[in-house]
Amino acid sequence: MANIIEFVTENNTPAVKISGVTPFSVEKTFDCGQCFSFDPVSADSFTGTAFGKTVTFTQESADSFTIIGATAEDFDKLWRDYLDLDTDYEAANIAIIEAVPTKYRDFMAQAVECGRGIRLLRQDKWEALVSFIVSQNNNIPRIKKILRALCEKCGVDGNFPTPEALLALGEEGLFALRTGFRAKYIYDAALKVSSGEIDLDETDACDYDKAAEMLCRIKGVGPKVSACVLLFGFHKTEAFPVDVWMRKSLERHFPDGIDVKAFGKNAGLAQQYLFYYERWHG
DNA sequence: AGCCAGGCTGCGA
DNA sequence: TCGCAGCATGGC
Repeated sequence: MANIIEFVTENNTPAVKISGVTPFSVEKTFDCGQCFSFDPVSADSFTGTAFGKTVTFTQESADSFTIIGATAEDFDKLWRDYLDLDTDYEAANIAIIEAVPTKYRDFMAQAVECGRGIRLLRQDKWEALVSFIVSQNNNIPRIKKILRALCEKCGVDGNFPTPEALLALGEEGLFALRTGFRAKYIYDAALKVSSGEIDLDETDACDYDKAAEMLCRIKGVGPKVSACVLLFGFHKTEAFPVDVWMRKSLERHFPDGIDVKAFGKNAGLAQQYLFYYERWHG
């Protein structure tokens, strides 16, 4: 399992070094489109914020990385879970390859190898909901820009804005932040969540289909957005979001189609491998 | 300059 | 039920 060493950097910043977790890739995990709150600062190094804590992840070697800005306590309470370090990805990778028909195994193995090291982050539910509402018919650089603008406008203490804070902006305030036609969607999400009409913890307790149905009551949330929110914010790993890139991937590499349900709880990870392969190496 | 982006809504057939 | 125009904006 993970070996943890806490230390302090030269400028008095706490840091934690983790080794023995494989496969783990900082670069792939934060550049695979599941999370919009981290940016590259150098090779193999990403800075950003999750749950109000700002840190820098740096890959040290194939089986070690550091979290600059984190204490050992933060690691145990937050980052271990956020980075999904206690899941056996080697076993999942084998299962993913075996889940596809024989004729597609060579390609699936190639996609798994390409994305090897991606971790499915356990992000904040509300932040994931807003993030993927913003993502629709949009590109990643602009999605990041809009989310940054929301945080700067009404996030407190490095935290993502609460439903109440976004509600207070109003549709006009949200539109003013260049969210475009999504302003009314973000507003409706804020309204339904802050009023309790939709309780995200209650949603989490439901099975996948029921949870998706609940999220789709929000304006601007459909099959793709709900799948991303359930995968990245609720860690319902049977989710298999299909966007324009995935559509391309599926028709190019699986001309006879595949049964997504055959992946079971590994569907979300399989999807990430295919998306990563198609988007950056297709 | 134009096409496109981790899509969805609302409309018409 | 299915197909599809329209949507705001800006990255490339």
